[in-house]
Amino acid sequence: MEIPPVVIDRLPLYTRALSTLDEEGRDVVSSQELGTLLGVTPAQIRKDLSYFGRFGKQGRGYNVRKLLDELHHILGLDRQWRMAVIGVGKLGRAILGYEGFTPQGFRIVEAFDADPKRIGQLIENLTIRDANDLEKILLKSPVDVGIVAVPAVIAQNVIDTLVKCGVRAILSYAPIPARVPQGVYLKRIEPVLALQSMAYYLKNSPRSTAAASRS
Amino acid sequence: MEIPPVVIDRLPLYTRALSTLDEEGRDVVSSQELGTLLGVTPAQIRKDLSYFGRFGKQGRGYNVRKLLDELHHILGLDRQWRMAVIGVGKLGRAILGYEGFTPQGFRIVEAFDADPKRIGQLIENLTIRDANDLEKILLKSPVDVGIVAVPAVIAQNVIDTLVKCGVRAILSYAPIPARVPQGVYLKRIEPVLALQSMAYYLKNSPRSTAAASRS
DNA sequence: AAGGGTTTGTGCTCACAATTACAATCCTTC
DNA sequence: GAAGGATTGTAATTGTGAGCACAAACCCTT
Repeated sequence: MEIPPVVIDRLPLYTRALSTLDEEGRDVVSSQELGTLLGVTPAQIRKDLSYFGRFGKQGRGYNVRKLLDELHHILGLDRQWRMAVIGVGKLGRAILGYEGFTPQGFRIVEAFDADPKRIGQLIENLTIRDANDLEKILLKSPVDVGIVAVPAVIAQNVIDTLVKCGVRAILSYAPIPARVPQGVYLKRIEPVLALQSMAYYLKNSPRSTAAASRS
Repeated sequence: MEIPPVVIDRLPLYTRALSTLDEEGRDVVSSQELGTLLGVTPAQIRKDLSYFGRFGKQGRGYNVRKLLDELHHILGLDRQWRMAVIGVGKLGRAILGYEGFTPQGFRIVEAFDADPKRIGQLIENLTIRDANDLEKILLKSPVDVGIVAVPAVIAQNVIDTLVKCGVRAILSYAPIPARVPQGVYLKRIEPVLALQSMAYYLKNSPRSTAAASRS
């Protein structure tokens, strides 16, 4: 059976809410409660989960810990993923310094840049490598995910190289509609696009008219 | 007529591609070409544009400059938008230093933080203000967009304050399912969620199996 | 000026995701 | 241990967006 990508995109949301509940010591949660917590309908949650199994108990709800473990397993969050950052300008450095990846099992193990002034520098316990050695180094020490934080003009090039090195998941901060072959997964982080689409609503909704707020 | 939010989300993509073409000196482009450039079907582009008018010429395509101007006007990109950044840790500083906002008409005019060590500092030509004065300052000098780069625990609080100050568009980097009232627009930037959903495919697609790559 | 080759705009169809609604199941209480 | 209240899992329905296909319109060439 083929699971809709939208469903996969929602699962991490569920795990996050469940983690919070778990830390608060909650044992059981209903789809109802989880739904209001996340701004999603209870039926949506139940249906999403039903793609993978039957995790709840009628009349009671879901065991927080058990469901969390299941989702971790389903998403592959019960292991470590190795990541490389390409480009350590302001953005790249912020990414290297972000503490939110490691607790979720995503660890940055390599960092690259093309600027000679940056190569060899030690940033956040990582020695910046020469971007020209990208291929060589990644073939020796493979990573699961590539994080692209280079200028737009060379982004496609970097992405192509990553793909050549067998990287199958790419998180791109570059403002280009990058193309990747089948079987390679690409997610883009595009704050400017987000702003631009919100501008439309700012412009067209006359200050306090009903309008859906979508994230 | 009500325009689907997905359509609005795609328009900025079109403007970006058109800008590139315009800089290259191109006069005319077909939906076909624009489509392959963006990884979108030509019919999709034509249909999206048809919500707003008839901008093309049969047998010829779209005048790049004219369509670009139209889209800029539709999206409200033909004016300046004022933004405030709340939280100037590593992430916030990277946002302040990002050069991609200004060329698109989005200008950061205020920056806030709660840390006394940061208040008063001059970063990227902006004096960091006390986050406790957020309300006071924003009421005097209103902004259109709030960029939230604070820790998760206080993010909802900050967002509530922004809303109270009349901010109707919020770009949140905080990893929480923030809630905003009707008429306020929220977009979230969530690299961790993106990674987590890609982990599913990494785990479940046996290295070079056909699989759609969605961004 | 006529014809051929393009490309737009759009009605229609199809596919898929969200919602509804309800039977089945479970827990708790009396 | 039976009854009542709650909640799940899912079949059926609804809603919506994407793709197809074609008539209308346009340009260019001869």
